Amino acid sequence: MDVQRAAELSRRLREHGLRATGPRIDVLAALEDLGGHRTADEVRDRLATSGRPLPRSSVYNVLTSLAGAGLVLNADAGPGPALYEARQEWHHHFVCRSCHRVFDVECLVGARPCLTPGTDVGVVEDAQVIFRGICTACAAPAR
Amino acid sequence: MDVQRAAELSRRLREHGLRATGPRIDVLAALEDLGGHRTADEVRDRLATSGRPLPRSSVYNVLTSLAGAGLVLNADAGPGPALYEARQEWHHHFVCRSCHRVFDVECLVGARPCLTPGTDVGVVEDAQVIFRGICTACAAPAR
DNA sequence: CCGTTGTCTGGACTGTGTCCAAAGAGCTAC
DNA sequence: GTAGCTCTTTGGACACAGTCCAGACAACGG
Repeated sequence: MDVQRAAELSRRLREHGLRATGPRIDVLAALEDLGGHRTADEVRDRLATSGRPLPRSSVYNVLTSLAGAGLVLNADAGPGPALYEARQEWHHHFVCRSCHRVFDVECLVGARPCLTPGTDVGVVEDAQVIFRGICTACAAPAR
Repeated sequence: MDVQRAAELSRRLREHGLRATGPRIDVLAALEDLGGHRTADEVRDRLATSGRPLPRSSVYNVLTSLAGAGLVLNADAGPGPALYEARQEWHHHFVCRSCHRVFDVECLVGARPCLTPGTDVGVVEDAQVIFRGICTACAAPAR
């Protein structure tokens, strides 16, 4: 990773109130490079492959703090391992029942919370939507 | 459990295309009696306490087949153990960030899918909404 | 450059959920 | 009623995600 990018990532970490540590910079860079929705272990493998290995618990630690600070999103996609993504804009997910892949779906409102419940339950901070069905790729061969 | 209730539950199982077996009747009854959102192990404990113990893998098996048949809902509530509920009407959930309790939120539309994505991703069968925030009980002492 | 404080590390551990093959039970047809 | 096919259950072993902890370490402010 070049110096410039490391500095840029450091800046973003500090802007979100986090110390700019090596592991955090590496994890954030790895998640951006991978793109899409990734498990902690996919991030770990990526780091190992690219010559900056981290212990598993460090990857978990770092992802948790990044998610807490809002630098990374924890994608709600139902059961299974937690998925993280580097994307910043609020959006939703479509999960294919057949191949289990996760696709991004734009949020129609764009601001949180984008929906409000009919029932009065308390202070709603956000509303995450999970769409389920069959993705285009899986539906095609079925005809 | 009285004979009448067992017969009623058997009928519902068969209506949904499932064989009416002992474990299925017991699990369904337990989940209805408990009410709310329950983990597999809570159901298991309930069964053990009420004198009809089932092995853990049977509880998992049964809950999976009941959910597949639509007799039971697998409540999407984010990370953590899967939560099942006996409720039939389509609805959403509010999860408190503080106490992690799960509350039901009525679906404003009532029919599935109650929302459709802006992006074309495939065939959408349903849209599950998870509201997050602070519940009334947790918000009160915070002032 | 020092001290404070937050972070990282690595290993052990917990708990949820899956898999398998043998035994058992429900359902249909007779 | 019962024979037989098929689906279901069982129990144990296993896989995996995620947590916890205490000591070592590193970032940042002064």
